[in-house]
Amino acid sequence: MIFGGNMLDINLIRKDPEFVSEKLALRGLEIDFTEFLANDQKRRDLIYTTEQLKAERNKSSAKIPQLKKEGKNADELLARMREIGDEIKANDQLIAELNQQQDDFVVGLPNLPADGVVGGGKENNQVIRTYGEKPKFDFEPMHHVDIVEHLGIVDYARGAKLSGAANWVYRGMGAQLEWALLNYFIQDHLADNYEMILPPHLLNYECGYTAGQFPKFVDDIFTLRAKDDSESEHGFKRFLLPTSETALVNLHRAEILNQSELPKKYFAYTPCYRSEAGSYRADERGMIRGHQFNKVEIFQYALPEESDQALEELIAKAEKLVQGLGLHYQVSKLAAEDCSASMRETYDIEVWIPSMNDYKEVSSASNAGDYQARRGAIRFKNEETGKNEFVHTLNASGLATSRIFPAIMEQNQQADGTVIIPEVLRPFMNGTEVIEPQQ
RNA sequence: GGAGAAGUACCCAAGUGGUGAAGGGGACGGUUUGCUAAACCGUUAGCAGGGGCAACUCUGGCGAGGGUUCAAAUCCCUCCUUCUCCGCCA
Repeated sequence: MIFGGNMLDINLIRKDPEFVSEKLALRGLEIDFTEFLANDQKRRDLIYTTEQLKAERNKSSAKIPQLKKEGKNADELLARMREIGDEIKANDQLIAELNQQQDDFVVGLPNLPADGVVGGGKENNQVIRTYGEKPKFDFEPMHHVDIVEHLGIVDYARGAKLSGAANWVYRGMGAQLEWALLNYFIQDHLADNYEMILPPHLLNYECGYTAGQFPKFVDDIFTLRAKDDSESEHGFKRFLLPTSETALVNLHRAEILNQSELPKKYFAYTPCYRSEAGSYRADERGMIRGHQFNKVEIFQYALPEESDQALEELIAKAEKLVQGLGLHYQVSKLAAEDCSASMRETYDIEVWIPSMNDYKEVSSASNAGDYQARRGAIRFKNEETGKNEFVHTLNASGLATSRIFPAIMEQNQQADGTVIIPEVLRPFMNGTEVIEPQQ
C-alpha cells in the first residue's frame, strides 16, 4: 500500500496496548484493544493460509503448460486449480473486509501525546511565558471593528454583501497593511533559508487524509462540487485548503527522501478557507474568525531525533515575528485534548486583544511526529541501516494575519482614533507611519 | 471541453495469455593498473504485507483500482498522469 497507512503504529498497539491506551486516555478517550488484537490475529492467520494457497497456485500453473507440451491430460490439475481459485477469492474478500475494519478503527484514533503533555482540555493549558505588557490607555480604547470602520480600511458590510457573514473586504491602507504583514513574514523566512511555496488552493481527498483532517473533520472545510463529483467516492473530489499545512505535508507524500535532504524547510502563503460550522460567537465579531483569512505557514520535514529541536525553532521563529511587531503575547503549551488530532505536542502563541480582554491564537506550532508521515507514506532512507523510516512533520503559523491585524489596531490605537504602524512594516508601506481615516 | 497516443527500474527500452519481467546506458563493487582511462567479471525491480529466534522463506506489486481466466505486464472496464492535435479562454 503506497498510500493510506494508519495513523498509529500497529506494531506498537500489538506490543504495548496498555501504553497506547494510557496515552489516549490523556485525550479523554477510553480505548480497549482486546477485540482489535483478536481480529488482527484472525486477519493474519487468514493471510498466511491464503498466501500458502497462492504459492500452490503459482507452482501448479507452471506445470500446466509443461503437461500440455508433453501431450498429457491436465484436467485433474485444472479442477484442483479451480477449487483453489475459489477459495483464494473468498479469502481475499474476507481479508479485505478485516483490513477495512482495522483501518476504520485505527484511522479514527488521534496521535499519542508526547511525553510531558498533560491530560485534559483547555483548562489544563499552561502559559509558559509572556512577552511585553498589556498596553495602558489614558482614553477609552475602541474595539477593532470600530477602529477599522472609523478608518475605513476594512469593510464588513460589503464583505457580507459579496459573500455572507464572516467575510470582509480589506481596502486602502487596510489592504496595504495586510500585504505588508505578509511581506514581513516572507522576508523573515527567506532570510532563514526556508523555501517559498505557492501551492494550489484546491486539493484532492488524499491531501486531507494525510494531513489528518479526513475523514473526521470533513465538515470543517469547503468542498468543491464539479459535475460528476457526487458520484465520486467521498462526494467531492477537491476542497479548499483550510491551511497551507495541508498542501505542504503532501508535497512529499508517498516519497522516500534521502537522509541528507533533511530537514526540509518550507513556507507557504495561502488564504485559509474554513466553514467554521456552528462556531460563531458574539464576542468574536470582527476578523477573529472568518471563512477566509491569510496565513503564512512554516513547515519542516525532520529526522525523528531532531524533531523536538525543530519544534523549538518554529516556535522561536513565530515569536520573533510577533516581537518584531511590538505586540504583547503569551505562549501556551496545550493540554492533550486541545491539540489537534494529528499532533503530539502543540504550543500556541496568543496575542493580546484588549477588547476581548483575552489572548487569541496567532500561531500554533506543532510536532506531528510520524503520524502524518504514516498516513502519507512519507519516508527517508536511513543512511546507517539502509532502511526506510517515517519522517517527522512539523508546522507553525508564521503567522496568521486575522488576529495580528486586530491586535495592531487595538494595541496601537491613539486617542485621536489613528493607529500607529509597527516600524517593521513601514518599508512595505512606502514609509507610512500612521493610519488615518480615509475619505 | 473534443480527438488520438502513451505510462515497465535511476534513464532508455523489449515483452499481446503460460515457470524465475529481455537488452542497453548509468551507478555501485571487484580484477587488472604507478595513477587515470579502457577492458573484463559481478551487483543493481523499488516498495508493501505474511511466516520464522534466525539463516531464510512466501505473497502482492509492470501508472491506480476493479474484472475475465486454471493462469494477466499482456484481454476487458473505470480512473489518474503525460504528450500531440483541435476548440475555448485569463
